[in-house]
Amino acid sequence: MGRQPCCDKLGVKKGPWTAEEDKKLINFILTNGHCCWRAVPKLAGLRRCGKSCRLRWTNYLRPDLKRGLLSEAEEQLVIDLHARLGNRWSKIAARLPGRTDNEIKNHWNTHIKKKLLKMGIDPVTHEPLDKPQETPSEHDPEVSLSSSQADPMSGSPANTHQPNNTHVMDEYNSSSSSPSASSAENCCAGADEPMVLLEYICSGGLSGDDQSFLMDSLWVDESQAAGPTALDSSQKENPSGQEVAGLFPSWPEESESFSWLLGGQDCGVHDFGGFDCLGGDGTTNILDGLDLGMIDKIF
DNA sequence: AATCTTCGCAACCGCATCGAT
DNA sequence: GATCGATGCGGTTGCGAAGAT
Repeated sequence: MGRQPCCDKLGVKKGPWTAEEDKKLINFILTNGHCCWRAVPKLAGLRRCGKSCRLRWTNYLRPDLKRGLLSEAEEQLVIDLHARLGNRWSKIAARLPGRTDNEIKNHWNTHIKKKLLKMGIDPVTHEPLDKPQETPSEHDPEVSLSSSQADPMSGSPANTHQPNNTHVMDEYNSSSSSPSASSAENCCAGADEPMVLLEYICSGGLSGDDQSFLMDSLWVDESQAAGPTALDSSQKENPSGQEVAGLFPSWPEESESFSWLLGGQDCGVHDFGGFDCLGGDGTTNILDGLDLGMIDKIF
C-alpha cells in the first residue's frame, strides 16, 4: 500500500503565502500550538497542506527567527560547521540560534559558496581548488579534524567528507579580516569549543553583535554538553518548549525588531515569544501578555 | 525605455527517519 | 519485526527584483 499523501492535492493551495494566511496560521498556533501539523490547516481554516504550514512557520513565522543577513561570525560558524558536517543544514542551523536550515542553505548557495570559490577554495571539500582532489577515503582521519572531536552525529554515511580545513579557514579568516582562531579549534564539537570561542571573544576580535552572537552559541553548546541530544530535540518541533526559552533567554532586540513585524509579508512574529511549543499553560501565560487583536490590526 | 540576464529567496517535492501500533 | 502515519530534511524549482545591455 502506497503512502498516503500528506494532503489531498485537490483544493490545496500552493505558492506564496498571503498575509491573510499568515495571520490565520499565526493566530492558530498562538492560541493552540501545533498539536499535529496535518490537522493545523483544517483547524486554522487554511487551504494548505500541513507540511506547507510547518515550513511556513519554521522558516518564516516562528517568533525566534533572526532576520537579515548572516553576520560575519555566523558565516564563519557556518563554514566551520559545513566543513565538519557537510550539507546537513539542519544540524548547522541548530548551532545558529534564530536561523533556519533553509536560510543557511540559501545563504550558503548564494553567498558563501561564491566567496569560497573566489578565494580558490572548493566549497564542497574545503580544500584549495588547485590542489589535486583526493577521494574522501584518502583523507587521513588523523589529519582531518580529529575524529574524536567529530560531531556525535557524524557517524552518518551522509557525512562523506571530513576535510582538513584548518589552512583553508585560516585563509578565509585572514581574507575576511576576522582574526579567528583556526577552524580546527573553532569547529570542535567537543567540550573544548566553548573555551576556544571564549578565548577568541575575550581577545576582542569581535564586534559587539558578533560577541553576543557567539555568546549565544556558547549557551547552546553548553546545553549540548549537558546532553548530546538536548539541543537537537529542543530546536526541532519542541513539544515542551521549555528548553527553547532557555536557548533564547531573551530577545533584547524585541522592541526595535517589532517594526519588521509591522512590515506585512516580510515579517513574522519575532516578538511574540517562544510559545510555539510551550503548549498548555506556557502558551496561555505568554499569550496573556499579548494583544492578539494587534495581530489583526497588523495584517 | 525596453528587453534580457542574473541573483536571491520562499516554497515545493520526494525521500528518510521516527514513533506508535 | 512489520507496517503505517507524521514529521524532518535536503535538493531543487519558480518567481520577483535588481542589474546589465
